[in-house]
Amino acid sequence: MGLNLTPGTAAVLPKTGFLAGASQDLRDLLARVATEVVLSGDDVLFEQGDDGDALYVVVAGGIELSVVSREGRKLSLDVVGPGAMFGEIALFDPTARTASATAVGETRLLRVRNGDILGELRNAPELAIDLVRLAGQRMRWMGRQLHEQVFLPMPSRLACKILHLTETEWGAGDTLDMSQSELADFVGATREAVSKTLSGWKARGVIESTRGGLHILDREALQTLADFEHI
Amino acid sequence: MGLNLTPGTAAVLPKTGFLAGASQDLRDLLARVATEVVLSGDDVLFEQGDDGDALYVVVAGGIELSVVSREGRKLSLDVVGPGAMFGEIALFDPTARTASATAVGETRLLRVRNGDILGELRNAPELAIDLVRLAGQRMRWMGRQLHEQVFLPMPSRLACKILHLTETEWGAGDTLDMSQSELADFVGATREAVSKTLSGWKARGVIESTRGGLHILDREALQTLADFEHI
DNA sequence: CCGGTCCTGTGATCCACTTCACAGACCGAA
DNA sequence: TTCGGTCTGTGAAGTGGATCACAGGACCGG
Repeated sequence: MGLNLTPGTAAVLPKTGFLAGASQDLRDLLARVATEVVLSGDDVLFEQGDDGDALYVVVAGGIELSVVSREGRKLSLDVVGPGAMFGEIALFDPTARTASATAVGETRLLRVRNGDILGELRNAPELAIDLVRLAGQRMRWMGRQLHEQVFLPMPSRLACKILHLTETEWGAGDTLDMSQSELADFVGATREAVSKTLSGWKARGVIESTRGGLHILDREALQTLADFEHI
Repeated sequence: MGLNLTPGTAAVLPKTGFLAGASQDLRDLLARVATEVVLSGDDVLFEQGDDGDALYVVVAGGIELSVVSREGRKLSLDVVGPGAMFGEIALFDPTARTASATAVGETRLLRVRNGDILGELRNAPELAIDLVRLAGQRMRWMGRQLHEQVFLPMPSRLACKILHLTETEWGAGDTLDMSQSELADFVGATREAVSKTLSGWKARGVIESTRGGLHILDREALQTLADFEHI
């Protein structure tokens, strides 16, 4: 758990992800009151159920957000990269965190505490609008997750996730470095099921795969697999 | 589609649901800029995908929120009663609505337009905090939905929904007036599956059922069914 | 080079739930 | 009262995906 805090470091704020759309006021505020957090791979930042009183911005590296069931099953929701902000629910509703956050590789974050933002907010209502817009986006995104999980069959969900995870601006283009077990956690299925569907796609020339990763050959095809597959 | 608009009606704001926790400022604002909307049963207020630029507060009656798949399958999310606020995502992120809203019986709503709130917000940052807290609650709630749908087997989801739908302050105590088909939409399962599990519970004396409704006999038992059922 | 350990591929079986099919039961309207 | 329509109950068959079981690579440290 290599936690390491240093005073605010304004210059490093990335200009991608959510922050790209944030107002300069918000960027300034974050830079001013934030402290830095450094994690190395698989470090746990917080866990579902913890009391949270801070929000985070990714500066470098990545954070995986996931939820777990009482029996220990895990569903990965997303992995976010530089510029992303997360944990902002806790800001205004500081009860148990709704997801766990773990580092993916060497990661640097900015941490902004509850009280610091709340104080600024009273003077700068523009900030509030920014934050609520973010909340809206997050909600929209959660709705999409729900929709996928409920309505789409496993293979379509798999295609969706592969596309999503390779579409990030910080991501590695058409290759995805992730074992089939990890993918299974994202899709809400077993490793075996993922393996079998990937085999099929490999045979059809849609993807090719190596140990611990895969490469997209035909993005179009994946797209239609994500949409239909049934019918 | 009996839409009927009249000028603001401050006195009628209910003191239940979300509004119970809202600041007086927010209540005042809502009362001041709202217009009234009256719907009768099964009227559609808006549909998933519509462009939305207003938020609503239920004054009397009820609104069912639901999402539909491309093939027409429907998943009901919730039915909200007096005091509830919904549609607030669109306020700050006025793109396509993420759910459909239809009236359950004779219903009266207050409608608050996008611009009206945004204007007030700049003078009253407390309002923003209220709204973001609401967004947090909504997000938490959506997380729970996702959790249920992904991790719980059908019978547990059914028990959860029955409990939830009878636990509202405006609800009818231990009876639920809803056909098995409607229940199935809430649970994300078929009518037949719901019928069969309900039969089992009826045999064990947990509930009793009539045409178009059911009555809870043993709430405790339902509670444990909602938690476990598997293991 | 060899023995762990983590990955991948694939069959066999099992199970929850769906789909299909049909028979009553109830309910309002003609 | 009888006749459609909507609701409920239940059985038979089909199916997507989980579970179980193993075998063969890939990579790593010693």
